[in-house]
Amino acid sequence: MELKDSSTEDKIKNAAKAVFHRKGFAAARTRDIAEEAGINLALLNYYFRSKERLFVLVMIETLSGFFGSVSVIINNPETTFEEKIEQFAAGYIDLIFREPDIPLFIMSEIRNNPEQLLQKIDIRNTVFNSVFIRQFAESVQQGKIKDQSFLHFMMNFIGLIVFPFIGKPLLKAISGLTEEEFNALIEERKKLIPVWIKAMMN
Amino acid sequence: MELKDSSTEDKIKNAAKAVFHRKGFAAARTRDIAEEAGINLALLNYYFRSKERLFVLVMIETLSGFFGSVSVIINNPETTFEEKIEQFAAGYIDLIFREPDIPLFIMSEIRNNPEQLLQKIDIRNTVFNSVFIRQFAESVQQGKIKDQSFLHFMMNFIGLIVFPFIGKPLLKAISGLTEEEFNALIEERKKLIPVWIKAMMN
DNA sequence: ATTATTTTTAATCATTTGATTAATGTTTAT
DNA sequence: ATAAACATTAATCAAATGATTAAAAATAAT
Repeated sequence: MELKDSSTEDKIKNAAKAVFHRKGFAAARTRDIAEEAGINLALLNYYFRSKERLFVLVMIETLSGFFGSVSVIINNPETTFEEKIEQFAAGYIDLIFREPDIPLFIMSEIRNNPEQLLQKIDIRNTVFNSVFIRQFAESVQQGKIKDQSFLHFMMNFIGLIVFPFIGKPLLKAISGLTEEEFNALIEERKKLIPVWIKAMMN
Repeated sequence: MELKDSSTEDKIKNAAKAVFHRKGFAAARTRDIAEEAGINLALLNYYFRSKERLFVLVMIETLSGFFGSVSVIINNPETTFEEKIEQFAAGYIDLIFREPDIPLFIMSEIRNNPEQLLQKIDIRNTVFNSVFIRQFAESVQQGKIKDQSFLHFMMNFIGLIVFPFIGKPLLKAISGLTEEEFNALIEERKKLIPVWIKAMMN
């Protein structure tokens, strides 16, 4: 998963990340986490008080790690709108390849507890104060792309990136592809999605 | 949710559907279901033996209801490829509007138990023996759309339809829209998705 | 070296939760 | 009307699970 299994505390946190991501809060048992971490169950409560507090911690790190890496890309003042689209697609697909359980994990857990989890991260401002959204507006104004809802655009863009990971088990069953073949297909999308998105916008 | 709360058995099954769809298998307690159904807890086991058997039953009905309605649209011999795209998008968005928890429910539970659940429904044949895929191939051959992977096409199409529902809590938080405003946005997509999809294919 | 502090462990607790049981009530068949 | 079958309920069970405790081990401070 990540790294740094030096301290017991880190061992537990990393194990918790893995187990929570894979099974979700409700299905994850503290004994699963302890076993994955290779530590005594009591240490989980010793270091983190409760399953719930450990979960919140994991969730905060997961969310900020996941959305934090967006921030860098969409606020780069050096790149054009088109370049950001390309970097965003490729960067995000790589990121999710490394931790493929995260999208479904985030969506599932937010469903179960929208308010509490969402206030932990100001994703709204990240998006709406970004260079990216300003460049989108400029491109519309300059007639480079046709006038359209930024939200539709974002839904489409993120949906194209994320959906194959969320629907992977189902899509593999439909297609009959192996893990490697399916991953290769997703890999292709790093280049294809920007092309499709541009086609949709004109 | 559905209807027919005549018999106790149906009351329990419908309550189970609602609770499982909303919370998933692991987080759903049999007592939640009993309460939602307004019946004594023991009746759940009396009629359905166990939580797990009740869940499998709910899952089978959910999957066949969800994918069954696809079958009708994509195998209609009367409609063209383009018409199927329009009907599929509009029909599916309407369907999910009625039961918005289903996509995330299906994806989550399949992740937890891919083999066992997927063999219960031969989605693969539904798609690959459909009139729809034949018409796709024809359109490619006739040069109406450019040569491309059917699987990418399906991922894109389904992703555009389904993702706004899966990501709804997050997307609402990002956009700051109310429930009604967000639903109105999705409603627009019934017309927009076919346009986008066609743009992507050329 | 000795003491104090921190970490780890095995055992145990209390609650939750899926499931069963035995008694009671209700419907159906004769 | 009576018996048989079915449905419902309250009480209870057993296993799972999050959490705690008290003792032991390891580490740090003096």
